[in-house]
Amino acid sequence: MVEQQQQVEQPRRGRPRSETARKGILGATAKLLLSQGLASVSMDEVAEHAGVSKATIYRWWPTKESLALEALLDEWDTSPSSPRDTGSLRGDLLALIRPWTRRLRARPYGRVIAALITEAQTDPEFGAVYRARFVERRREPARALFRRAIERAEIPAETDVEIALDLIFGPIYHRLLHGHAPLTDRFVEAAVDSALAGFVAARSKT
Amino acid sequence: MVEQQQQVEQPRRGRPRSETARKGILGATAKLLLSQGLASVSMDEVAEHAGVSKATIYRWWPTKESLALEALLDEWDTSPSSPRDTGSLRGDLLALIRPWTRRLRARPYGRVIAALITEAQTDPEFGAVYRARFVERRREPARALFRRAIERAEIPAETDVEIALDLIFGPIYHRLLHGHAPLTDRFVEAAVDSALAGFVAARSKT
Amino acid sequence: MVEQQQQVEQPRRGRPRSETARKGILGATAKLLLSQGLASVSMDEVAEHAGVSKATIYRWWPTKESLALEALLDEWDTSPSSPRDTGSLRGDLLALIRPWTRRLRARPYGRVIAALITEAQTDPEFGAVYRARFVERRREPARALFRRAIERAEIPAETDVEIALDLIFGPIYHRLLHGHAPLTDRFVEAAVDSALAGFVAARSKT
Amino acid sequence: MVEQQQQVEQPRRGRPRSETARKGILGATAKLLLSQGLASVSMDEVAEHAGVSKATIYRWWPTKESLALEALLDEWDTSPSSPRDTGSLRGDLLALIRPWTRRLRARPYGRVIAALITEAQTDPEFGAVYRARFVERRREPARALFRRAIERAEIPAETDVEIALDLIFGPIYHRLLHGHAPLTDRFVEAAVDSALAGFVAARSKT
DNA sequence: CGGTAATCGAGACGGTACGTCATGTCTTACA
DNA sequence: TGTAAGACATGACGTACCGTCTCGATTACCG
Repeated sequence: MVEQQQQVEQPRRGRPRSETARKGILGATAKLLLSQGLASVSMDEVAEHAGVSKATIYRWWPTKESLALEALLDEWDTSPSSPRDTGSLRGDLLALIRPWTRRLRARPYGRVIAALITEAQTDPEFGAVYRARFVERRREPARALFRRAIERAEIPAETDVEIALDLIFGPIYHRLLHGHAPLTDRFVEAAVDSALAGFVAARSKT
Repeated sequence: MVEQQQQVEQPRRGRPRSETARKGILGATAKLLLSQGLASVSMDEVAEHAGVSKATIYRWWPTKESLALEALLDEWDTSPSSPRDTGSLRGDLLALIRPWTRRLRARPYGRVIAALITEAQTDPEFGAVYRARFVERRREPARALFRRAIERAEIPAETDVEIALDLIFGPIYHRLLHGHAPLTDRFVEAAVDSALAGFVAARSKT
Repeated sequence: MVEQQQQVEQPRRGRPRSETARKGILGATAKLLLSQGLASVSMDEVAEHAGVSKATIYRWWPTKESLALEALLDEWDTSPSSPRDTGSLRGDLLALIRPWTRRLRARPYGRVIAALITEAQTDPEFGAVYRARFVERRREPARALFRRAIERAEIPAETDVEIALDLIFGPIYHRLLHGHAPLTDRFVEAAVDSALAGFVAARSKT
Repeated sequence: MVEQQQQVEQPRRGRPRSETARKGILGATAKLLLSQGLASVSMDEVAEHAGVSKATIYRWWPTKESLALEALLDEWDTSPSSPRDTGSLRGDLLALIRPWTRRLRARPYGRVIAALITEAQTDPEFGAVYRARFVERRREPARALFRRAIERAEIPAETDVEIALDLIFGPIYHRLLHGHAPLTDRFVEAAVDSALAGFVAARSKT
C-alpha cells in the first residue's frame, strides 16, 4: 500500500481543465518533435496543430522544453513493461534494455533527447526533472536488477552499481547522440558484457 | 612521398582577411560560451565583444554553432600533446584521457558540447564537421593506441576497436552531459578497466 | 438613402487593438518625420519613441512610407474645414487653398511629401493610396468649387476642371518641392488668377 | 568666347583617370536607374554592371544621388538643342518645352527625378547642385525667351518672369511626379496658354 | 630607364537598419 | 475558472547596403 496518492478529488471551482486540450497538445507536440526536432517547433505551431490557444499551453507547461519532455514520455510509455526474471543478471539487463534501444532507433528520438539534455545543462531545475522522469525511468529498473543480483550473490556486494549503470547506459547514449555508429543489438550486448566482465575481472583479482 | 601540400603562395586579390578580427571573434565567442552557454550567446553580443561587425562574422561562419565549434577547438587545443608510451595499453589510454577529462571538468564545457551535439543531430553537414574535428580529435589518438597494442599482441587482433572506444568514451560523455554523477578520475579508470576487461574475458573464454 | 454604413458592432474576438499604441506610433512618427525627414527615421526609432514594439508597427503598416502617410494625415487634418461660400470662384479657391499653403510652409512638410511621392512612383499600390488619401483630400474640395461655379454659370461648362486644378496645384507643389522660391500668398494668388484668366481668355475668344 | 573652360590642361601626375570607367559607370547607372528607380539601385550593383570597383565610383562621386544626377544628365543631353525663334513667345516656349516633355514621358524619368528632389530636400548642398544643373537647364532657356519677348514688347516689362516660369513648369512637374493624369502635349499647351493669358489679363486690367 | 604617384580591381571591414520570427504575457469575450 | 483568439513587448535573427579600407597591379609622368 505504498504511494497513497492523497489528492482528495477536491472539487475544483470553475471550468474544469479540458482533457481534450491536454491530449491534443501532447499529441501535436510529440508528432512535431519527432518530425522536426525541438528547435524548429514553435509554440504557435503546437497551438495551431492542437487546435488550442497558446495561453492554454503556457498555463500548464512553463517552457517548451518541459512540454517536450512530457510529450515524449507520454508518446513513449504506453506500456512501461515490467521485465521478467530471466535467471541471470545479463539476461535480465538485456531483456530490459534491448527493447528500449530498439524503440530508440525506430524514430529520431536522439535529436529530441539531445535538445533536452542541452536544456538540462542550462536550466538546473529542468535538469532535475529531466533526470528524475526520463533518465531514472530506465536506470531505476536496471538498478533493481543489480540489487537482485547482489542479493542472490551473482555479483559481488561491493559492486558500485552507479558506475556499472553508467558503463552500460553511457555507450548507448553515446551512439544515440553522436551517431557515429549504429546502435545495434550487438553493440548493446557488448556494452552489457563489458560492464559485467568488469566485475568478473574485479572478482577474480580478489 | 606524401602530398606535399604546396599551397602555392597565390597572391590573393583584394583586402586580406583581418587576423585581428578572426582572433577577436574566436576569443570573444569562447569566453561568452563558457560563461553563458551557447543558447544565451547572441551574435550581436559576440560582435560587440570582438569589436567587429556582425556581417564579418557571418562572412566566415555560416551559423552560431559552427562558430562555437571552432572557438571551442581554438580555445582548447593549442598543443594536442602526443601521449608518451607507458608500456601498457591501460597506461597509454589513461595518459591520453585523464588530462582531457580533467580539462573537461575544469570549466562548463559540457553545456556547450551538449548544444553542439544537438545541432549535429539537426544539421547533418554540421554533424559531419563536428565529429571530424571534435570527436575524432580524441578518438583517433586512442584508436592509434589500440592499434599499437594489437601490434605488440597485448590484446587480440580481432578486437573491435570501435566498440572498445565507445565503451570508454561513452561513459565519460554520459557523465559529462547528464551530470547525474561527477566525472572523477576514478570513474575514468573504471571505464577504461571495464573496456579492457572485456577483452581479457573474451580472450580467457577462447 | 445613403449606404447607412452599419458596421454591425460585431464583437471582435481576441485582445482588441491598443488605441494607445496606435496613437503613440502615429504621434512619434509625425514628430520624427518633421524633424528629420523620412529617410533618417528608422522603424526602431519610431518604436522606441512610441514605447512600442517594432512588430506592432509592422502588424498594422506594411512599410515606413505607409506609416508616414497616415501619420502625416493624422497630424494634419483634425478638422478638414468646409470652406464657406465667398460668392466668387476665385474667393472660394483662395479661402480653401491659402490656409493650406500657410500650413505647408509652417513646417518642413515638403521634405516628407517629396519622399512620399518618390515611394508613390516606385510602388504603384502605395501610389494609389497616396493619391486617394493625400492629393485628393485637397483636390476634391477644389473640384467641388469648380462644379458650383459651373452651375451658377460663373465659368464655361466646357471647362476642363482637371486641367484647371493642375494649373493651380502644380505651381504650388513645384515651389514646395523644389524650394527654388518661397511659397508666398502672393504666389498662390498668382497661380489661381492665372488658372482663372485662362478661362476668361478662352471665353473672350468665343 | 563662351564659357572659357579655364582648367589649364595642368599635366597631372600619376595614372590618369580612366575614361572607360567613367563612361561605364555613368552608363550602367543610367540604365539601372531607369529600370529600377534610384532606391533599388545599389552601388555594388552599379560597380558590377560597370565592371568597375566600388572604390573607383566613390573616388569621383560622393553619394549615390550625385552619381544619379550626373548619369541622368549624361544620358539625357546628347544634344542640348538650341530652340529656334518662332516669332512668338508662345511658339518659342512650346518649341522648347514640348520636346522635353515628350522625352520625359518616353521613359520612367519621373521616378528618378522624384528621388533626386527628395534628396535635394534633405541635403542642401545637393539641392543647390540639383537646381543648378537640372532645373535651371530648362528654366534658363525659357527665361531667355521671356527676356526676348519683353525686349520686343510682346509682354509687359513688369512681368514677373520667375512666377511665369513656375506657372508653366509647375503643372508639368505636377503631372510628371504625381502621375494622376497623363502629361500630354495638349496639357503642356494649356499650361503655357494659361501662364500667358495671365499677362494678357493683367495687361488688360492696366 | 628607374622612381614617384595617382588610379584601378578586388574584396574585407565597421556600422546601421532592415523586416521577420519566436517567446511568453496580456486582454478581451465566451463557456 | 478555463478557454480561443489574437495583440503585445522583447529581443535575436540573418541580410543588405553604405562608405571606407587595404592589398597588389597598372599606367602615366618625371628626373
